[in-house]
Amino acid sequence: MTTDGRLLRGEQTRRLILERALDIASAEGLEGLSIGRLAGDLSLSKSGLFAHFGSKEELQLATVEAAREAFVEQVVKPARSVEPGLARIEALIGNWLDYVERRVFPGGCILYSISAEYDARPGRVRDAVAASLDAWRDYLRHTIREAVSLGELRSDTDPEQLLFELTSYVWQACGTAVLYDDDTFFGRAREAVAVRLQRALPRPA
Amino acid sequence: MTTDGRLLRGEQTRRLILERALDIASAEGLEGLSIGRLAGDLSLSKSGLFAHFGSKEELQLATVEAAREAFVEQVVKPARSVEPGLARIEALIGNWLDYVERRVFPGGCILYSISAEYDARPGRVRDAVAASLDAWRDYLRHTIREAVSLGELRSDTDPEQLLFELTSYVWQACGTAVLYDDDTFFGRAREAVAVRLQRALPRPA
DNA sequence: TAATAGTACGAACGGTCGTACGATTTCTTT
DNA sequence: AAAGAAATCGTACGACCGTTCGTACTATTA
Repeated sequence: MTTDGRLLRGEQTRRLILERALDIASAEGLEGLSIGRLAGDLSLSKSGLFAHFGSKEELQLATVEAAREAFVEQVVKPARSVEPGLARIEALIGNWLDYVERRVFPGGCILYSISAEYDARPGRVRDAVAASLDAWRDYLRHTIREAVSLGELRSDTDPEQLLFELTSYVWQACGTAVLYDDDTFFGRAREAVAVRLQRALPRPA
Repeated sequence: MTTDGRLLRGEQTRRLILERALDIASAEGLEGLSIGRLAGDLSLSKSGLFAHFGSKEELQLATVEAAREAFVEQVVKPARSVEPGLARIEALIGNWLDYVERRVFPGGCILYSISAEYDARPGRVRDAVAASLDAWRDYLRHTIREAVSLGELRSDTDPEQLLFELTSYVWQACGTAVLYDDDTFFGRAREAVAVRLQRALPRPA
């Protein structure tokens, strides 16, 4: 930041870089994200771009962080205005599905792509991905617990199990919708989520 | 094949190569599978190994095919002896989860890893992955239809939706179990599968 | 205006990638 | 045992990888 509050030029460039990095990473993975290619896409010099991060790994970590921020922006924040409990669960899952279907990033859900890429490769990148997903799962789990406390979900609900099943539907939609280029899977996921939540209601219809 | 029925030497080598390729691809992806590295692991010359496939893409396609064969061997074949219908559905899904949990390949389910890697990259590899998964989904869908025909599942069952939900649980287990190195997710998946099938029974308990 | 810090550049490094080709070894068949 | 086919090797290639370094330009600060 400058003294009068504007962004430094470098910070603007950095944002541009990460914006493009997210597009590439969502489709080609963090490994396909090469510095030369990224620089070429943005008409920057390789070395100039490199200087912003200092290493490939730092660029990857910055990309993961940017992906987390985008996810919060698109999925979590819009649900803040929804009252806690069941309604918020529905909003969060709904936003998540919308965000993937809207193709904010060409490869769908970045965290899905990256987590599958790094799940079996120990290191700082994998740790960062796992931490991001963990935070998201924590928040969902907490929201489920709230709904139980509020009496909006059955008191014998297993939050961890419900969390697993709800995220399953979205995860599967992420994978198949992109692979088959077929958006009907989002409908399948929405249906499954609705039925599953219906079944967790205190007074079954 | 030789005249006396033995395998040609080259064919044996090819199998050895693909065996190792599956290990690497499951953990590092098809892109991380480099010819030099693969040759080094097997104490072969790069050019000698290369000659078996003629191009990197052909090696990748052969690896996808090998993954498909391994999947059929581990998951589909053992369920052939189970009578068609509900029991076979349970066997297929159960075998699938077992096969991933047993860590036949270090990175879990190869088709999961590879499909996430290539879902947004058009080309022959993606097509091959999609075709393999499609065949598997077709078989599962067909088995579900059989169970409905046999009266083992409710007649108003939507096979496509049931298929989506069952595969969701396994898919999610594949992802999270490896990422967090936590096998309890397989239990979550088994529980979800059991409950979902229970709910599809003609006479709900 | 002079000094300073922030940015970006071009050129070059050692390495690895996929690929090509001819020589050579090893197996299979006659 | 000889001939032929099959398999493997060594070497080389151009392209790209991540990284380093010295330099130039451009803002901000003093």
